Amino acid sequence: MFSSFTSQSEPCITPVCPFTSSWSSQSLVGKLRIGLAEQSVLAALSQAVCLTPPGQDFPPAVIDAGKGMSAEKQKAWIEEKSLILKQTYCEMPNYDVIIPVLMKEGIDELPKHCKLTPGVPLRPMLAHPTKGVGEVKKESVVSCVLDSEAVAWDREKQQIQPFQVLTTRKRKNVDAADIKVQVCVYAFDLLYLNGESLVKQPLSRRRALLKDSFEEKEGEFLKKDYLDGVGDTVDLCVIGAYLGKGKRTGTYGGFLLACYDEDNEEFQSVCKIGTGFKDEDLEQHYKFLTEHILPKPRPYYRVDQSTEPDVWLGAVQVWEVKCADLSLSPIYKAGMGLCDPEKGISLRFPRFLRIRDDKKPEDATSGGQIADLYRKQQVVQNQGDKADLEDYY
DNA sequence: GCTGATGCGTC
DNA sequence: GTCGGAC
DNA sequence: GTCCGACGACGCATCAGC
Repeated sequence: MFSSFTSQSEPCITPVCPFTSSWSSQSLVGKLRIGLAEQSVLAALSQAVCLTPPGQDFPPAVIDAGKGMSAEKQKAWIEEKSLILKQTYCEMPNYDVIIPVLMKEGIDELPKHCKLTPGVPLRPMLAHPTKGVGEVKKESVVSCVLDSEAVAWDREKQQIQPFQVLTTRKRKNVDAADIKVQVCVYAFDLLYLNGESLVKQPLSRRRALLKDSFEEKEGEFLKKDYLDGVGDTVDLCVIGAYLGKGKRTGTYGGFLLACYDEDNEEFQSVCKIGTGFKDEDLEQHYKFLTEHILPKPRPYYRVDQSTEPDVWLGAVQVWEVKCADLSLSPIYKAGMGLCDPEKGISLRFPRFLRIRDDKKPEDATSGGQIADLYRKQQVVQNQGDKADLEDYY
């Protein structure tokens, strides 16, 4: 189906058989092996359909409908059509629906035939047709699509529970009887109402309609905002590295980090890290750390077998690392026993900031400090009031 | 029936 | 999820 | 600004091996 590839910026697809419209949409679904992902496929598809319009006899008389246009004109034209396809795909992410319409009606007609539809899951999230909104919707609402978020909810304490609690919910063969974690849904956007797509309306209007069409139950809550949560920053010691893949082959693709626990005089694993590096950083780290490879881990490294690195490294360098959150971990050893008898603590969304050459490995953040950070976030969660935290220290 | 490794999906 | 690189 | 592919923790589900 792909007649040829030119370059990344010049995608080229040609419909192979206009008689049967035999697009193998199956092969479009998965990511192709060669750096061609969803958005590029959509761009290529629209280019193909623009230049070689469907609905022609075979062989097609018009192969390059862009002939005669200036290069810029053609580019703008294809981009305009591409946008139609991409928008359509957002609302109806299903090639089995889109392709036939594309072949029969043409790209301009897509929005007319492939609309946002209640009950049709949007990608990449799995949306599920839902029962139970009936309780909060007003009578005027016959159909709707809500953008919302679920959080675990403690009914007794009237409190939001940590994200980690939410993830323990059973996913298959759920029986109403064994539901232990209650869920509270926050709706923050209304994308569709009573047969009408609202995606082109301004957010303010959608929010207003949302407020008019639904009523809140169980009060109002302040969701922890990831953005203003700013995130914690810690100083950790590199003790191991993993060989990189793909564009990281030939260097380290990730590293194992540890805190220093002064009580036990040991380095306790906290997390792996694989993002935040400039190419230059990666190069520098490889050069430097490769000098400190150990044949086996030092006896004072506490690391779970499941996170064993490809190469062990001497504890010689401290990195400043940022994270969004801390979690009780079944595999990492930081602050082991301080917050949970058999669990350590790990970092959520860790990323590299910079080398701390001013710090010695023993000056790395301690297990105790990691545990403090974990506890601090628990109280933030429950109070939602940062002023109270001043007294915490 | 249990355990650990792996897969897949969430963030 | 975060991030940097290429365009 | 968009797109892509490096990489993160950790939960349930599944399967191989005992």
